[in-house]
Amino acid sequence: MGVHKKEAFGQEDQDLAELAKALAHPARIAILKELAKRQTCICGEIVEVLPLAQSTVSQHLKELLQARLIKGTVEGTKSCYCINQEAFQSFKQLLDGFFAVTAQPDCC
Amino acid sequence: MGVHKKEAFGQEDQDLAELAKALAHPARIAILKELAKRQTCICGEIVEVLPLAQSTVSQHLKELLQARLIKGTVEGTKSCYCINQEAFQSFKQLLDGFFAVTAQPDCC
DNA sequence: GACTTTCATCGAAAAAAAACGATAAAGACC
DNA sequence: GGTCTTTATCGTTTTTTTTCGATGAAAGTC
Repeated sequence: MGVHKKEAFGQEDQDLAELAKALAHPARIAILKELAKRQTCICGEIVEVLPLAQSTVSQHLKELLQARLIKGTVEGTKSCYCINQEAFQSFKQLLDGFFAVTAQPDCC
Repeated sequence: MGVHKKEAFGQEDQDLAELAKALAHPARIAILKELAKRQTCICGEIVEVLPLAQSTVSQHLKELLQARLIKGTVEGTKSCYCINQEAFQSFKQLLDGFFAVTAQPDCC
């Protein structure tokens, strides 16, 4: 019945899942790498680099914004995005905690 | 039109996205943590712990298997799962590379 | 003011994900 | 052999994701 029961899980698990979901598409990985590559925070040049329509890229940017992994500012007719290092740090910490917990010896 | 163009991206980006997707649900995070907690690799005890039907848990386990993040063996009527540390290491390395690339100063 | 550029958003369509109950298969137990 | 337990899989429904074209809004250019 397609009901989503995500609320029934711990907040930390939900947060980590939410962030992981933001990375769960190669286009979004590629966008983040591209933003990192250019010092100047690029806007629609991303559209040129990716094999996707402008509206699709805009949609991916919106999702990254919602996950707080990027920040965006408007400059004239252009939009300027860049990585939110602060959020990346939190993400990395969550992941580090997760990897620490899961680092137990195999048993089968 | 709902066509998925994931193939158009680099293999590394696809791999990372695939692994991130495996973590993109709190139930799967919870399963991995639970597997790590118990030395003995638990099977259906996971069903007891999670607020989900048995068939749903089985489905999540299948996805984790497909992502190679867990391993499974059959023991009588029971199925025994545990974390695939090798795959976790690869995952961690991919992530480390990604975080290294994206660690550039904010610019907006 | 008219036109162009840049981007976000809307609407639609197709695909994938999430959930469950029901059923099936495979051992264990008597 | 018959029954119970355990888990995987099938079928279905609902929700979410992915994608695009079309439209709109906002700012720059002539």
